[in-house]
This record gives sequence, C-alpha cells and structure tokens, in this order.
Amino acid sequence: MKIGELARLAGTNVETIRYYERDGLLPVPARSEGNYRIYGEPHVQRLFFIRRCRGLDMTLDEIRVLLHFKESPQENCADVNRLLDRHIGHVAQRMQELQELERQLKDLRERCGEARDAAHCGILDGLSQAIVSGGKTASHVLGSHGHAANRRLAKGYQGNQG
Amino acid sequence: MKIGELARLAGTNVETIRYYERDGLLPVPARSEGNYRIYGEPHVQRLFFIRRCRGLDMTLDEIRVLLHFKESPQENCADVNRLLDRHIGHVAQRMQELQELERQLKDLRERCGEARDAAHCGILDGLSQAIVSGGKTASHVLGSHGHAANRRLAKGYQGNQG
DNA sequence: CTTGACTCTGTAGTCACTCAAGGGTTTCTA
DNA sequence: TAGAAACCCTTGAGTGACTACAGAGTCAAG
Repeated sequence: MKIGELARLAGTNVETIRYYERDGLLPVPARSEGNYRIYGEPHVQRLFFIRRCRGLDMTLDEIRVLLHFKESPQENCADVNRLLDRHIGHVAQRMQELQELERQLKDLRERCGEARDAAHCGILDGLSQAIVSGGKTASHVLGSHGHAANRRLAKGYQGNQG
Repeated sequence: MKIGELARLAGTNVETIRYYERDGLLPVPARSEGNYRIYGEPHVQRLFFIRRCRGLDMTLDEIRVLLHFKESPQENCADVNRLLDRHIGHVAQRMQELQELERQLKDLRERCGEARDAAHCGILDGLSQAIVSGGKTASHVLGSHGHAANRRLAKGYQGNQG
C-alpha cells in the first residue's frame, strides 16, 4: 500500500510517517517504479505500535527502546518493566504538580469574583507577588499547554479579540 | 543592575531574560557605556510577574494578555477572569487525561509482573494491540514529557545503558 | 597586565511533528 | 486520449519556550 492508505489506517498523517522514517522509527520501505513508498503488513504493525505508545505519552526515544526489545526477543524484559515503571512515575508526578497548580489557580481566581477594573484586580495583584511554587523538578512531564499542533487545534482559546 | 543580577534575583537564567526581551515581554532596557543592559525595579517586578505566571503554566501569549491588563488599569478585568477560568479548565482536563493514561499504563504494567524474555512479554503484546484511546482532544495541555531543557534535567531516565 | 567573571550578538538545537512550495506520478473522468 | 484531480516526492521552515554555544567585547581585582 501507499503512504496515504497507511496514514488512513493508522490515523496519522502522511508527514508524520515520513518523519518516523527519517527518525529511524520506521524502516525504509521499498519504492514503486514512480518512486512511491510501498508498505506491507509489518509496517502497519510497527506504526500501530508507535502510535499506541505515543497515545500513552511516551517519547520517541522510549518507543525506540521498546521497539528494540520487540526486535530482540532473547533479551530479558525487565528493562521494559523498568521503562514503564519510570514512565508511570513521571505521569503520577505530573498529576501531583497539576493538582497543586489547580489549587493555586483557583486561589487566585477567588481573589476576583466579579468584574472590576484592572487597577483593583485581585488576580493581577496575586500574580505580582513573589514566586511561590518550587518550579519544575526533574519530572520530564510537560506543563499545561499543547505543542504548536495542539494549540492550533485548540485555537480560539486566547479569548480576547484584541 | 546588570542582567546577571536580575537573573539571580528571579531565578531564571540570563538567556531567558534576553529571550523575553526579544519576544516583547520585557521592555528594552537602558544600556551602560559598555553596552550592558541596565535594569531597574520595574523590570524586576515585571520579570517576577512573568515567572510567576510561567510557574502557573501559562503560555507567553496568555502572559502577554495579563501584562496588557496590568498596563491598562482602566480596562475591565472580566477578561482576566475569563483567561484564568479557561486556563483552569485546561489544567483540569489535562489531569483527567493523565488519570486515564495512568490507568492504561498500570493495566499494561500488570501484564508483566516479573522478568521474562521479551518474546513473551505481556507489555509488548499489549502495546501491539490496536489503539484504544481517543487521542488528544483540543485540550491545549501538554503530554507527559518535558521540553528539551527539562529532559536534560531529568537525564539518566532512559534507563537502559545501551 | 593578566586573569577571570561577566556581558554582547547571532545562530542553532531541543521535541514531535506540521505546513508549504514546487515539482512528479497515477487515476479518474469526459 | 486529454486533462483534471488526487496523490506522492523532496526540501526547508515553523511551532513554544527556552537552552547552548561560538567568538567577541567589557570590567574589576590582584
């Protein structure tokens, strides 16, 4: 099959597949006479695996490690466990951070129950105070905002028609 | 004060401050005879404000809006409220997503309680199955992994010494 | 006068894509 | 069979919020 069909099957877009190939996650496929990439079932399986891992928020580096283990069945899978445990740990940590964040944001929000002028806005006052949170630890877990792509999906969220 | 002192005060690094200036978040400061940036108290306050907002995971665009309201005290702060409410909503949404993620990861982890060879690793099997999650919605909230910078802080997390 | 700490500009790298330009190929339809 | 539409190709640039580095200049202390 050609790249478009593969993309439809996996629910990715075509550029992503080519990107994975460049990045070494997908093997270089055969080419047709007209220089089109031709994929078979193994590619489909591998792309599904990658997309599933991405759906679980793993990095491409983590996925690379998992793919390596898939390719080397003789190796012990304790490392797979470790990778997953660590990933779960980071997700849990990020959730705690987000909870703290939510608390702080709600605190802040309560400082301004109704519309007043910005000169007396408790929120802006609150934000002007010293930095409270300890900042990012080594959690490797992202903040509250999407990548460029996600933000494009979420566009319109800026609100003020400035 | 010079940029280094400002950076120490705010707990940022120097490049970040210059980046904010380029990006229009910090006003262009005066220069010394030797072409060094010279900052005063207003810059300190503004940088603190920015860093506090960043600590609350706002984007620079969101912060730009808030700074605008700070500079225009005559405007109504209902927009500030709206911005904050929306941000809180996105954080809450991302937390839900992470909870679902955690559940899936733990499910997966249970498939492999002990070290076996990768050929019979339930985790890899599980990952090979069809994509379950609906994928990212328009949450504008990031996944589980840090930016390059954070990942560098978190380095060593890869685990396998391959 | 030298050493070292600090600063400057400019550029490139991070992650995981996404988009666009400018072309070639294939397939469908008239 | 012509031409349009849909698909594919490569290359390069853009996203956010920084970080890192090269190569130079400035400044204070010894």
